[in-house]
This record gives sequence, C-alpha cells and structure tokens, in this order.
Amino acid sequence: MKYFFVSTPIYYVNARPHLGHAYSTIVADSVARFHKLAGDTVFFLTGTDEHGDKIVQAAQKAGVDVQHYVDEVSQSFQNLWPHLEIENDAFIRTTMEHHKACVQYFLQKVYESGDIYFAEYEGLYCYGCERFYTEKELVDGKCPDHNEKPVLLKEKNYFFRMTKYLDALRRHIEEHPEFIQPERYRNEVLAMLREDLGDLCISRPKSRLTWGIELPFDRDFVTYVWFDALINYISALGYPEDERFRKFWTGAHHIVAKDILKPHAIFWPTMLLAAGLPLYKGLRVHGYWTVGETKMSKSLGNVVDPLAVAQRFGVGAFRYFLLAEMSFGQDASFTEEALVQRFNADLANDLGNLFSRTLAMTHKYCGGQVPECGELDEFDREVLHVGHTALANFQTQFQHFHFSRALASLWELVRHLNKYIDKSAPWALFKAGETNRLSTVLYVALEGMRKIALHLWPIMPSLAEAMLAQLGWKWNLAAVDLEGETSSWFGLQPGSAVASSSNLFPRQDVRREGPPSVPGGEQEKALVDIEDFARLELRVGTVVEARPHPQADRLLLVRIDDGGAVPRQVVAGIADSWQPSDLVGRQVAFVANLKPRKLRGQISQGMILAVKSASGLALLSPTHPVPPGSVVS
RNA sequence: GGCGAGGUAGCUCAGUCGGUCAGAGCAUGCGGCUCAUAUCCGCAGAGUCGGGGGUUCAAGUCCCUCCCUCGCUACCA
Repeated sequence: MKYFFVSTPIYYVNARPHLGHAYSTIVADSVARFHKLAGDTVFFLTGTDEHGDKIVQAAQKAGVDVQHYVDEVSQSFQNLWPHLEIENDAFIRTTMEHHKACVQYFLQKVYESGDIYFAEYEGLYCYGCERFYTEKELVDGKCPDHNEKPVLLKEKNYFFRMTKYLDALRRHIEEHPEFIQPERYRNEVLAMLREDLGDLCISRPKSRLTWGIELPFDRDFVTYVWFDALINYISALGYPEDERFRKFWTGAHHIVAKDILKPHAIFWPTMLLAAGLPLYKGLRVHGYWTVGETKMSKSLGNVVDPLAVAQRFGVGAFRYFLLAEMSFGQDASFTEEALVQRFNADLANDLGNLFSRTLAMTHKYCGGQVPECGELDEFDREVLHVGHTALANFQTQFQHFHFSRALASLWELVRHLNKYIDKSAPWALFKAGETNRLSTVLYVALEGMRKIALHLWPIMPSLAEAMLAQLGWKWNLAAVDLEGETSSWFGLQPGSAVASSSNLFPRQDVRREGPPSVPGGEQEKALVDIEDFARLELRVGTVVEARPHPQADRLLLVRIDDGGAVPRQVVAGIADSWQPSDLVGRQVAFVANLKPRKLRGQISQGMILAVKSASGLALLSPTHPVPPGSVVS
C-alpha cells in the first residue's frame, strides 16, 4: 500500500468556477479514486488562492468587504464540487490561520538559511497590473493593459535566491523523466532553465499591498504570491509537524494547467530545495479547453458553466467526456455537439445497450439471477483474454494520465462483449434449450460488465455504482483488488439478483443552435421566431393503411392520405401502443416536410405527432374530421 | 529572433528499436441479427503519412532543407 497525494491548483478567487477549473479538479478526483481502487491511501487536495491586490480591487468593485468577498467566492467553489461528484479530502484557503502560520514558518526557515535577501529596485510600475514594466513594453509610455501611465517607483524588496538551486533542479529534471509530464512541458522547463532566470522577488511593501501574509522577519512587508500560494500544498498537509505531511508528501502529484507551469516547475521545487524538503513526485500539465475553435473568455461570453452542462447531460457523462475527449497535455475543443455525439456512441450505444440487452436476457432466460458459469469454450476464453489486455492497458494508461487512451482500451472490452453476445446468440441458445451454454455466456458477459463498471468508477462514480448494483454485486472499495481484476474472471456470485433492465444512458438528442452554455447563469429558454415555426409544415391526414414493419418490432408502416394522388408512407414508432387495425380511418397530425428517411429499409416521409404518457402513446387528432392534407397552423 | 511541440483517412488521434505500419474510434455507404436504448454485429472506402532532397537493400519511422500551425521565451521583480 502506498501513500498517494494529488492536488489541483488553488483557484484564484477573482472569478467563478468555469470549465477549466472543473477539468483540473475532475482529473484530480478521478486520479484520486483510481488510486483508492488500486489500494493506495489517498489524499486529494483542492482549494482557493485569496490574497493579492486584484482580490482587493474585485471586492471594492463589488462593494463588499474583502474577507466577505473571498468567503463568498471560495464558497462557490466548495459548493460546486459535490455536484461534479468531486470528493476532496481537504479544501485549503490561503486565508486560513494555519496556512498563514505555515507560510511564515517556511519563510523564516529559508530566511535563516540565508537564501532571502533585501535589495533595492527602481522601475516603472503599473498598479493595475501589479508589476513593473520596461520602457520597451509600454505603448505611448502607457501600460498596454490599463492604458495608464506607470509611475516611477523605487522600492526595496525581499528576494529569494532561486539561482542557487537552478542547477540542482535541472539535474533532477534530467534524471527523473517522470518529474514533469507530458514530455513537451518537461522540454519547455528545461528550455526555461537555459535562460537567465535571476532571483525571485517575493515581497510587497505594505504601502502597496496589505491583503497578504506578513513576512515574519519584517512586518512592513507581505509575501507576494509564490511563498504564499505554492505553500498551500504542504500547509494543507499540516507541515511541518503533522504526520500527514510525512506520509503523503513524497507521493505528491500536482495537476496544473499549462499557464502556471513555470511557478510549479521552477519556483516551487527551488523553494522546496531551499527549505531542505524533498521535491514532489510529479507535475502533470494539461492544456486548455477551447469552445469550438475559439478561446474561452469572459469577454466573448462563451465561458462554459460546468454545472449547467453536468445538470443537463448528467455528471457522469460530463466527466466521461472531459477525460475521453482531451488528450492530456494538449488543447481540446468543447462543444455540446461533440459531447452528445460521444455520449451516444460510447455510452448509450456501446455501453448502455450492452447493459440493457444483457440484463434483459438474464431476466428472461435465467430468472433475473447471475447464472452459473459452466466450462469455458474458445469464445469465452477469448473474452477473458481480450479483457485481460484491455484492463491491464487501461490501468497502465490511466496511471500515466493517458485518460483518453485508457478509456479507448476499456472500450475494446465493451465492444468485444457486444460481439461476443452476437456470436454466442443467447436467444438462439435459449430456443434450442442449451441452458448450460446459455448460462455460461451470460455469466461471462455479466462478469465482463462488472469489471468495466468497476474500472469506470474513478471516472463516473455514481453511474458505476449504479451499474454494479444492477449486476447484483455488493461493492466494497476496500476489498477491490484492481490488479487481480485483470486476470480473474469470477467475481460475480451466481444466484445474486440482477436488475431486470437498465437505462442508465438514454440516448441524447442532438439539440443544435444556441450558445454552448449559460455564462451568467440566467437560463434562457430557446425561443423561436414565428418564421422558425413556419418552416415546419404540419398537416392532418387520414390513415388508409397500417401494417407492422417487416423488420422491426416497434415500427409500423402507416399510409396516410394527405390529399395527394398517392398516400404517403410514414414509418411510426408506435407499435408498442397501437394495433394497425385501430389506426386505419383515424385522422392524425404529422410533420409533412420532414426529410424522408429510410428506417430499417422502409422509406418514411414524415412523422406522426404523438404524446408519450404513462398510459402509452396518445395520437394528436382534430376534434372533428377535416379534409386530408389540411394544414395545421 | 531563439527554443520547443506538431503537421498521418471528412473529424479526433495511434504508430515503440527503420523492414505485414499505412492503423483505431467517430462520421459515411451497403449487408446481417432481433436479446437490446432507431441500439448490436459484419463488410467497404485509394489518406502523395506537409513539400523537396538525402542516407539505406528497405523510411511517417534517420539526416538536410523549405512551408504551415501551436506553445514558451526575448537584458522585465
């Protein structure tokens, strides 16, 4: 058993949570859960970064007290996570007393060892940017961001002797390829180290900034960013005295987005070296989510609200999409269209249908209980073999943060089980009375599904638990032997009751149009113009003929007299509720200008309007007979 | 300007040491099954592996060069 520590960045409280925050945190949660499954003792940390001028300004703008402001925004992060099935073990805030104490302890320690010095600097300073500018950077002598003239400021500050540790850091990175991943970011950091980095300014005089942590050795200054924010990773573990720090620190993995690579890859490790602490184990860097082709930004109003997406499509689907769609380290594009497409293809069709069909058959053929597994034949053994490979690959890939590839591996098994069922044809076995073989096939399939659900737990916890429950498996996290799952194939107990059906992943409609999300939270109903409505051609016609679709149980072939020379044929999915004979002579409303489409080999020229209700499908008809082909308006 | 990462089927991407590597998923077309969520299964598709040159018996896979995209960086606390 190992100790595993995973962290997200602490999020700056000048903005509400968006997709980027959600992604980092969902990745961290999934990784934490994966390691729990693998039997590690896990500590998962997230939190908020709450100091700095920008926060003070934001609070002023909002007209509230700073503390009140940070409390509120921090709370909005804390409130969001449970909705995304994120279960962090701790939530650190840089305004917490024990964090402040830890920061001061750390500073004092580095100060005493002589790596913090006092020096004077003079330069052009922009208050808006909280930084100095060089002449060259200015546009017309003004700050490019704020369009204000920076002031000449001479000030003394404390500096961290970072340069002293850069060589050691470079060696560490060179000798430990796993330290920074993916590779491209490791290279980037090595490139940074080839340049002259200089020492790090770590303070601000109180005259300029008060909303921060006082330097323990000079009360006229507060820390500036790095020696505050980065230290959260150990203050949350109770550094220096807490036992948790000792246990978890060496197994630490930081998850960050590429914009904060430098502080995490260079500042933080050198700080740790200066304090005489071991370095974290690994830094894992991911890219950005774009919205379609464009960057996500407040000004464009295309900021994706993770909660809205999760509520609309389900948290599990959302989390699955994020992990499956993004190649970790690279940028990826978020669109609802892509989400729906992937949801339908992977979750509804492949996985959901696998559950649906297998559970239904178990119910029909085996009394709803996990059947006994008989002797395995070559098809069965092939499943075990494919399963072994798929699961082993999943685990390896997941460990290396290749989530997308891990899921692709897992889906090898999902698809193979669908193939296996087709090849084995339990329905034929049932008809032929081959109950032994039938039992074995269903057992092998159910057991494979159990493994899939188990491996999906880190990604979509509640859905995975629902799947396991449907399979009648008493789930016990502590008892899971993840590595063992790749080779043993007999986890399900014959005789345990399974669900009679499964519909955990109902197909989603591809709803087009509209912004991908709701920026401010104000839910806009998609209103249509009268012109939009006019594009639909609704008519009433008389059913002249209806018969079952020759190749589909649920479909009827309906011929409707629409006033034209020849009655049009419409394929209607109403066979569950309507007998063909009850339809003939009835007037129904239908969409007349729907693109014709073939449904299981039969052309359908329209769609009959109906209402789904508990008592079956109700058809829409005029209150009294009208000429066939009458237009609805 | 410097450094780095990429440019492989319509889309998203795999391709370890140079020789069944020209692949997968999605999308598309055709066919099959009926247990199942209009689902599942099978089959199909000429992509000059960014252009050019070179090394080699043999190159997406190594070397040179050019083009394009992206990222980082440019005496800045």
